[in-house]
Amino acid sequence: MKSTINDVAAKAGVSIKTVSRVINNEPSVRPATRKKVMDAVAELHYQPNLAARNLAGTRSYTIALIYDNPNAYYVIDMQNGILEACKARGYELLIHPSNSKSETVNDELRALVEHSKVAGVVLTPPFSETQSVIDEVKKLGLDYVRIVSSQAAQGDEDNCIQVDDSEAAFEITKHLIEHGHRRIGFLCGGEEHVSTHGRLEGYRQALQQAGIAIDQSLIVPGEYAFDSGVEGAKALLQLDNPPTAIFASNDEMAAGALFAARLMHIEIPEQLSIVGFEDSPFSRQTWPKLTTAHQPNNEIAKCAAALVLNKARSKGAAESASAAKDAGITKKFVPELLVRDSSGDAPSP
Amino acid sequence: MKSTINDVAAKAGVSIKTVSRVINNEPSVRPATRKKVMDAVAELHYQPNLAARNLAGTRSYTIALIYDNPNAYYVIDMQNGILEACKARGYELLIHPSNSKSETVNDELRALVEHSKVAGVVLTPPFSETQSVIDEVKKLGLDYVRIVSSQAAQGDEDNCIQVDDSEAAFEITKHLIEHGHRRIGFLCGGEEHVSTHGRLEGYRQALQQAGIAIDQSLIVPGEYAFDSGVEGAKALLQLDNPPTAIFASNDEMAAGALFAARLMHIEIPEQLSIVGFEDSPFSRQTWPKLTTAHQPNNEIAKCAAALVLNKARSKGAAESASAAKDAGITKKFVPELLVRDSSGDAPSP
DNA sequence: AAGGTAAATGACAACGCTGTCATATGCTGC
DNA sequence: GCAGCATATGACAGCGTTGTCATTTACCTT
Repeated sequence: MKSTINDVAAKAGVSIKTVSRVINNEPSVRPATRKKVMDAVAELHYQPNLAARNLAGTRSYTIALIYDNPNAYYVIDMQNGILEACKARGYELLIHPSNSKSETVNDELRALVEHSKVAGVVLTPPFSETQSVIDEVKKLGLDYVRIVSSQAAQGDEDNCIQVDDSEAAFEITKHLIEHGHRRIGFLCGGEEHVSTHGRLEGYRQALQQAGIAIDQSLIVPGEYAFDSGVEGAKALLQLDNPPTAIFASNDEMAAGALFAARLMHIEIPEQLSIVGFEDSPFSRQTWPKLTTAHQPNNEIAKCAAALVLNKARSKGAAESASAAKDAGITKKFVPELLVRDSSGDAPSP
Repeated sequence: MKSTINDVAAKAGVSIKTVSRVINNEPSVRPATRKKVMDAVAELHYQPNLAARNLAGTRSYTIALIYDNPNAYYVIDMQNGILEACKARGYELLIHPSNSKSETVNDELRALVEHSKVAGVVLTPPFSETQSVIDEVKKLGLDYVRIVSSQAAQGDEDNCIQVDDSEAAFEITKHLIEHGHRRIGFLCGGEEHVSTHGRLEGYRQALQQAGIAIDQSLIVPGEYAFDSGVEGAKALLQLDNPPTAIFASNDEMAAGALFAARLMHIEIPEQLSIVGFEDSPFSRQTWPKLTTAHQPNNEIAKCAAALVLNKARSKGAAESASAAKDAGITKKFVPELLVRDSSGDAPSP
């Protein structure tokens, strides 16, 4: 059942090299020949052997996904998207969880490349926004795609899939303002994440546009984690003049805020509105369900992988114009506001 | 920097075949020779090339993880555990998400094996408990390890990492009974999961032991999903004689029950106790925090991977007694009761 | 000390594919 | 109809390892 390139060549009546040309989309094959080969491939259900390809070729058929583990939902969605893209193109995915806090990421990267030839990498935050990591990737001559907050893409747009956090955060904040909120607290995510800065920026702009002064005491630090959401919300709610709404940098922190409110016997959304960001499945499983911004992680990752794969591929044979080849790949995503039950009108004073 | 087996052979002053023997732990190498080679390996930071190994050898250095996507936390924890085990032994992991509902799993398995030589598979529920999948894996001659609920391991203990759901569920139920609960509702997970049957069994036994009659109307179906938890809990709470406690088959359903209780203005745990199962990070982020049973998914998966790797490895060279080689691999896990805030004394009537 | 056996080592082909370079084939224009 | 050129195709080596089998070495035995 398992057929090799030899079988295909025999069946099509050509040399194995010609078969190789066809399956790699190389030029200089007559249409008639190409068809013969493709028919044989189809008939035999031929699939090239990855190990052999990786061993023989200069290009490789493996890309890597480098991720920290900020949030299981995020990672799984991304991974599944990338996996789909890989499968569609016959590539293999090397999964590399790493720790953004440790200093060894660069070494790990180098090891990865030396150990198994790797065609490209998909970098997720915070690695995608860490200059030393980006530099190392470039130095290693790897094709790469960074999944980043728009702010971090400047000058490197070709290698980025952007998420416009500012824009989305602007809409979220506007939503709150339109519901009469004037004092809106903001729970920051981890400092190292550009996304949280983008979200803060959108928050600021929305306030400014509405003519509301920025109150620094309403902006509290956090870590994109539940506990920091609890702490941050507590701090905000204990203020002399507490906010009537809290914008958390992600759903997990928003859930933390919900928890804090509950602790303090504050009704949501009657007394306080809380909004998150990401639309993780999680956000539908809290009480009340979270108003948030939908971030299509699966789709984002699929595009990132497709882009990396295109880069890697075009390095090989001469290819059609690179402008055309990226058709269907969205390079900038704007998470969309999703109004659920955790936000409502500001309480009347 | 990237050294090959040739470099090592040259440096050690032996043939490449001898180097191969050393790195594969084959017998018939004199200790002195072995040491020379190992020194050279260390000095050159030699790492065997996976593609070449997979291509040349009969054995392969790749294992696969087959999973459905029941729950992101579950998958990620498992995956990370397996990844650790693989890295430690220089194996590669092929990730294969699949859909247990579709009929194509077996075809996908076959394709996987034909396409890339695969040494073994780790099967997670529900695949690990689906007879047709197990049969196919056996037919393909793959080494495999099934992560299963103890009940599903009968006769195949050697290839199973067991989770004793009954035992854990027994403890959970006992905990509730000790707090005075007599009417305890049970939310089943998906029918195709043996784990939920195991949990139900433990629940039954605990009731029996306490001399409490089983009331079938207190056992309601579900899907291991949030929404089914909401529905199931609603149904239970609308009973003429509603339970004072609900045991949900997993944390996500327990969160659903929490949601339903909230909808119906029922206070947790004062009026109703709710317990889950799994101890996903999720269970610490609800209000109140869930009483549950801790299931060490990462550890379970690590053991599963280690076991598969041992099997695959021992197929090659003659190895030390198989009894000894599995040292350190736990083959049966009993999730431990974790009392948090969602359970308490039964309300006095 | 010679012969015999088992253990240790090495030479070489093979895995399935791609890269290089040589060769064959089909076209062009005259 | 034929040189001349571009295009299409194929022969062959080699990627880095393992498997097979032949050979060498060390160690008993008598």
